[in-house]
Amino acid sequence: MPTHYQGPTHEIAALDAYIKLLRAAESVTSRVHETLPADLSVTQFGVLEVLFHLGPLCQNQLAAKLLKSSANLTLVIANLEKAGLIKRVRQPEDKRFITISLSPRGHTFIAKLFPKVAAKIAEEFAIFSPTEKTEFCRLAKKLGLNAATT
Amino acid sequence: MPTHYQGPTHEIAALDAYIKLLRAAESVTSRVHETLPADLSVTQFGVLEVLFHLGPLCQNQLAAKLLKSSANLTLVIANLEKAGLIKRVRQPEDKRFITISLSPRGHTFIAKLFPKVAAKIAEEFAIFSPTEKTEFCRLAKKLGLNAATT
DNA sequence: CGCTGGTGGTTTGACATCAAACTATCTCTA
DNA sequence: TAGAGATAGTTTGATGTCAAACCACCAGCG
Repeated sequence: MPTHYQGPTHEIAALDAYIKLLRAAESVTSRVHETLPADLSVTQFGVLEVLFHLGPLCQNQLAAKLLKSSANLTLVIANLEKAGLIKRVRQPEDKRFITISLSPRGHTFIAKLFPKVAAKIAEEFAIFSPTEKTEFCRLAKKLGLNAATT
Repeated sequence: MPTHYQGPTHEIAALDAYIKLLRAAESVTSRVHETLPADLSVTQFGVLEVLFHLGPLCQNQLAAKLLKSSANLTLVIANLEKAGLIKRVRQPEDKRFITISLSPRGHTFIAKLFPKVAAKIAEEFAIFSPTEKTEFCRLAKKLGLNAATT
């Protein structure tokens, strides 16, 4: 959407930057998505990835890591459980908690898949020189943090 | 998701950059969303904004502008029509086309709302110096274009 | 012991989203 | 002019997404 807005130039610049930000995120994600098996959504991949690298977690913690609502995770996790990739274990010490962990099948699945996805992401960012990559990280982080501080 | 991946350093750098990209997009969007009326979704806003700045369009063109599927637009547009913000007119010359335009109410609505949203976005990007803003645009554009060229 | 408030998870209802199948319409060509 | 192929939009079925209402459980206090 090239902005056709007639307003303060600093606003136009910001709108332009925002659109480019969204486009970048969306285009990289859609291309990464192509490397996933057809029946695995990006969110499902995210869940498996977090469990793979951080180990078993309860649903709340997962939701925090993935920036998703807890309600949402209930569904995503249910689907992953149906697919036999994860296990849910109610904690006896505090029965409110449910610990989510990878099933053996889920573990080998994500262990094989993750390197492919990582390579794809690296490929996407290969258009950046090392300096550009660093600078991009710095700027994106600044934008992201802006939220956390308010 | 701070990556806990043990792999090639260039992959780790790329994963890191990707996560920061997603976080940035998501955090800015969620904050922009707060400035919208509670019953207006970001996508609905997008439709109104495009119609406001580009004039009446058919559904296909809208979908292309918004990078959404045509099927999706059918629903979003139906909801906006229910809310009385837009009109749908089947074109007599070619009855396959439906032209979407703002209703008078929709026009005054988005005319009032848009400046607020633009100001909010400008506020989000105000943490960047002009130089940083330019550089960020350049880098984000590079990432986004990467997709178009393949 | 029993209530009360806090916390983890689920359910519900509404919207978004896409792929794929389908309908309606148009256009081109034999 | 009739049929084939292309195009615009809708429908269907699945997943994701959230807020809000809800249930289950825990901890603390009278």
